[in-house]
Amino acid sequence: MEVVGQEENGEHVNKGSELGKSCASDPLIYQLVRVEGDGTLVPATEDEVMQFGHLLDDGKVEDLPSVEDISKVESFIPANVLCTGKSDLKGLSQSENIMKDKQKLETNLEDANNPNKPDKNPASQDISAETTQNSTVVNNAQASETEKTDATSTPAIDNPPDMTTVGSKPNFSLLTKDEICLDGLSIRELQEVFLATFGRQTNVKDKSWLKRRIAMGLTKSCKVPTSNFIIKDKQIVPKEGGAQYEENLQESCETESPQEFTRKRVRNANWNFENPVSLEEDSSTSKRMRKPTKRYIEELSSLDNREESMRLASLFVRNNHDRPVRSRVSQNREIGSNGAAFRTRNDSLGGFQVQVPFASRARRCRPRKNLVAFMPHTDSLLVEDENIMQEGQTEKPTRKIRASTHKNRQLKDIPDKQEKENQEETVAESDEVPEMSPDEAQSGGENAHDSNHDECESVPKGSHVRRKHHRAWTLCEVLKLVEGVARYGAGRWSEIRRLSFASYSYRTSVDLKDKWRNLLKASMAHPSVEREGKHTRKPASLPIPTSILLRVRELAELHAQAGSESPTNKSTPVHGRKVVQGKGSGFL
DNA sequence: TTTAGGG
DNA sequence: CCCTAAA
Repeated sequence: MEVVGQEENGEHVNKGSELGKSCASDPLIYQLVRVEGDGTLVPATEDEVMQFGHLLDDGKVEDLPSVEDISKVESFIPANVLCTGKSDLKGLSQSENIMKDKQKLETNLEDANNPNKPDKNPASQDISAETTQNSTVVNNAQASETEKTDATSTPAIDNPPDMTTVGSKPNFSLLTKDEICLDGLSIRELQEVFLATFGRQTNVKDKSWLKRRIAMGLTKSCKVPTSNFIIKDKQIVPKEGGAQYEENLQESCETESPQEFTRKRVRNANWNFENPVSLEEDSSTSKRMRKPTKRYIEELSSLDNREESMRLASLFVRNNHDRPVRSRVSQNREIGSNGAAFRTRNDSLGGFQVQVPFASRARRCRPRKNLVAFMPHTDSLLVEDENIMQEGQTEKPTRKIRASTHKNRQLKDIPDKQEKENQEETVAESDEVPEMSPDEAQSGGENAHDSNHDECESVPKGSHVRRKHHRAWTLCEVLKLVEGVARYGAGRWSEIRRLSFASYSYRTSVDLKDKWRNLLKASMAHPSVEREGKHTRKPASLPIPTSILLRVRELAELHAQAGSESPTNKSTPVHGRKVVQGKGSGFL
């Protein structure tokens, strides 16, 4: 699922797509929908609404380059409440900042909303309200900033945000006239009118765009010609050239088949991520900026530190000296589908304003294995996918894809502070291990005893998402491992894991096997392993008591014997354990 | 899915 | 720890 996508990719959610020809209806009603592969429009789920609703408020949608595009892409229209043309209203967000001086319009919008509200889940309304507030704050704070940022994040941008355009104070007197004719106005004047109309500045210099936007804002209609009209009493009135007016009107509201519309809509939606490049030109002929290639995104994602990726991304951005790069990366709070808040950031990926999970670029833990699973079927926009996919919602390993290996290798070595904390924690925990009674360690150890140990490692139970990067083995765990081997036999790792490590969810059978291998190695290499009484400690990281190593060795020998005589008898090792224990060290 | 083993 | 082959 994506914010914007290619039609071929199956289902995508296009923000602000409307149903059918609502273009012709007034007041404007829009709905967030998902575009299925066959071109049909399906109402967005609440999750999607929540995830994408804020995008509709982005100031950047104001700066779209093409008048023609706008006429068909209603999401760019300032009338900002999105409802369904049918009866299933979805609570969606509005950009109040645009509307703050247009209370009348707001009233209309409420009217449009109310009739349908009751049949909707109240929760969605709450969330929608929250989203609205949230985005409103953001927008108010960033309205002008966003615009400038957008304008500067494209290399080919032609109009740096010089403040010579308009003042920041809206001049509402511009709108108080009975008749407003935009045709004779200069760009600057149009920008002032724009400011008065929408309450925010623009540096767009496309006259027709400005005129149309203003007209749409003032008339609450998308039936706006490009020129030769005046605005009288909030209505479009054709000037002398009535014919052309009709013509323009026809052009802008021409009806299309849903499929055709969808195609255009999807295509046009790409502008959302781009900028009003070359507004002066005819927008239909202006070239778009190239989307980042798969390779490019991959490389970006591989950068270990965020600054690095930001710096790289900024290479694609015309640097406006005084503007810190940081301004392009802002954190937002999002409401996830599970109700939990997760962080995202607005990141300019090669000039594209995309939202990615806050930690997705610089993964602190092992990278998601199926990261590239998105790639085969999409040649673009997979970054948005990352945004949608809650971490670990799908954790099916796709190990076959070899390409991911290198990336994983690169990413997985990122130092993890939290992990280090965990290590310290576990080391501290290991100090209390010796207090453990033998009985606890041997018998009760399976379930009950360890339940308190269980989550002391600060790994949330529910999310096995955060896969371990490195977790030091505690003495307790080692003991359990040795116990498990003694009881069930070396090699029966899954069984040991199941029975002795039930509470250590993060230890897999492979981990046990690896650890046992290491223990074995250590025990064999240990110089004073013969002297069991001696507790000469290896200066190594986590000193394993000699006694344990001794026992490991004995178990190994025993296992070798048992392996030769009766490899399949799993009850035999028990007697071996007793032998070992009897022989053994005083550590238990 | 588990185990064994290389890296 | 990760990855993979083999069972």
